[in-house]
Amino acid sequence: MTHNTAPPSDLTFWSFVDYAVQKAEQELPSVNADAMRLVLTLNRATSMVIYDLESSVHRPRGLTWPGFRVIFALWLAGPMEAKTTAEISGMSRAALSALLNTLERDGLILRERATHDRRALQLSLTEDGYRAILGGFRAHNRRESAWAEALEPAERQELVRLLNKLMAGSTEAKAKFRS
Amino acid sequence: MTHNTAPPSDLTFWSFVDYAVQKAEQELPSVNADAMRLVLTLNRATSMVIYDLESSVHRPRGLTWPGFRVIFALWLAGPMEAKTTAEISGMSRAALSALLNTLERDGLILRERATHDRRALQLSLTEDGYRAILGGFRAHNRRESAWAEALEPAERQELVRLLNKLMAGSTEAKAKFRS
DNA sequence: CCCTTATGATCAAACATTTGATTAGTTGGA
DNA sequence: TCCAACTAATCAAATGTTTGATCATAAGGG
Repeated sequence: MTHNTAPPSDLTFWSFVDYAVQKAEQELPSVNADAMRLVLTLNRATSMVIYDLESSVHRPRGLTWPGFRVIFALWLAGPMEAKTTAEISGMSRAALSALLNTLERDGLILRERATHDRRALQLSLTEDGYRAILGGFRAHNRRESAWAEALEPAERQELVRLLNKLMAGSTEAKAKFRS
Repeated sequence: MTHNTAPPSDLTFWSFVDYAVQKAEQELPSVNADAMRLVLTLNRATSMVIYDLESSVHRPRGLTWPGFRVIFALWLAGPMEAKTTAEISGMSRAALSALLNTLERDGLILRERATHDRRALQLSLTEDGYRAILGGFRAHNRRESAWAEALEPAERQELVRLLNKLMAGSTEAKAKFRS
């Protein structure tokens, strides 16, 4: 059985994508290797960048990555309804609800009932939250810059263009979105 | 205070990146806007793709995304030590250890002591695990293909090249890696 | 006006991840 | 040989995510 073949002894994080694509083509000749390579690579690159940002910038300052995203959104977009925060920071309403417990307990955000709709929550940063995002974002952006320097300016622009085109295709692809 | 400015009323998942980059430049003129846009876009694109794959393919079949990654690695690379599985599937050993409890309980993988080093674990797929990955991966790859179709073949190749170049820069950038 | 339906938020249970500590086994040097 | 240093794995506590259910409020049609 091919699935019991021993792995190459030198299999590493770096060599796995090439190995996996080649092996999958052997096991399943009908596989779309380009799509497979694209998604594998996309996932790896992002997870490296985010892990680095979270572990080297945000956790040492007392924020998780999701916590940072929420504070960041509130910093830039100002006080807003929780529903909007969830949407623009890319998380479900339930996940945000749980996350807000921590951020509120740590005194970074304020959770208030909206006046025009008593079901809705109005979120805003506290002064501590504002201080946290100011310092945190500067460090965050320095780390982002270090990553971005791997690419030429034109390459950065092209990468963003391709990612946006990929996202735009999600409608066509009938992708499932968070609710 | 600028951080209390009201957000535009039409702020959505799609318009947030442009808005955020522009706003951050107002608040902090020293910001590296290109790097910021790159990381924001990378994170969003990946999270959309992964969320779609997990929620439309893997969870309905009883696997989480991390669970799929481990089974997938074991399928392609064959039986191997847990340390290698953690490395190539991009998770810490502690995270893998916890994840294996679920996969073992569900009868998808086997956890055995290695003979040459009694500290080490030897991981392998059960027949159920093999069946799960065969069916799951076909559906997974179909969904990947739908996403990939948003790009021209040359664009897919270029996107992969740019992501690899970005990852390769991590050494230069002194990024922090999982252990 | 009332009732059905829709919407915003939260809850509950299961799961995965992080960091830091601990346990078990291996290795190399005094 | 023995012990210190290292390594593989697990544990523990805190955190965040998912799906599906529940609660409260709002909105619309008869």
